[in-house]
Amino acid sequence: MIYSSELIKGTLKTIILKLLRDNPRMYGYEMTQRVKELTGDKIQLTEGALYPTLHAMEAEGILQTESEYIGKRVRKYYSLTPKGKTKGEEKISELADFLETMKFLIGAQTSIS
Amino acid sequence: MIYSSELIKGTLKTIILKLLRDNPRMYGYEMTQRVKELTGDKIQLTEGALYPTLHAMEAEGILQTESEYIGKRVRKYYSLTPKGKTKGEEKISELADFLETMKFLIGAQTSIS
DNA sequence: AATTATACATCTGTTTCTTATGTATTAGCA
DNA sequence: TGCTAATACATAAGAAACAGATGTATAATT
Repeated sequence: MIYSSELIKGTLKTIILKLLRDNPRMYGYEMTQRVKELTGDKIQLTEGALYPTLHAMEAEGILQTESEYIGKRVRKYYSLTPKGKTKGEEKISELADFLETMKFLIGAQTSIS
Repeated sequence: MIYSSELIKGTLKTIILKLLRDNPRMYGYEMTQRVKELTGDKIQLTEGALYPTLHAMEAEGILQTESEYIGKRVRKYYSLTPKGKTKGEEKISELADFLETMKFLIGAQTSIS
């Protein structure tokens, strides 16, 4: 099963922050592979969504970059700024809370007794 | 805490389907109140999002309506069509699965061992 | 030699929602 | 009684976020 795209919307930034909380630095392509691997192909980060988001987060001062050459090919590593670490904790716990609320909502009997 | 809006995006249809799976019929305003109540004000369905979505789902053949007059005021009740019941089961279990995957992703150690 | 994987990037369009606005009835309160 | 809040519907303009396509280029595999 691959989730319908609208479901994944809104979680991308938090996923990036989570990855970079656990890893000192990662590059874009690596993120797509890690998420794919961790979710058994259920979540695939598309490049058209990922790269603009990474750029935006860098512009916000949440992420910082360092480019390295691997042979002749550039690889752009991202890591959290201090601001990004704070933001990361916030967004991750917000998502955890949201997941619980949604789980309750889906599991609960929503009819009036 | 009220969740940042982007997090709730994509879950609206499934929430509607869940409510109407548990209740034979509901009207729009009632849905906003029930969700608000069930989530302790954490999720507020806005009318600008809700009504167009209800109309779209009716046009898709997922929902059917019956209007009633309460005094002089019209109240529009929504209920699931047979197609809607099938769709509802699908979307609800997809969301449940997604929540588990995200919970795992947030909880897991995403770094390489 | 050709294909696949790696690795970056941008752009157009679509979907989905937010915010604002509008209309009207009913209930509660001062 | 007059005012405000709640009930209940609706639409419309714009923003946000993403999908899908396309582009470039190097490296690895078959």
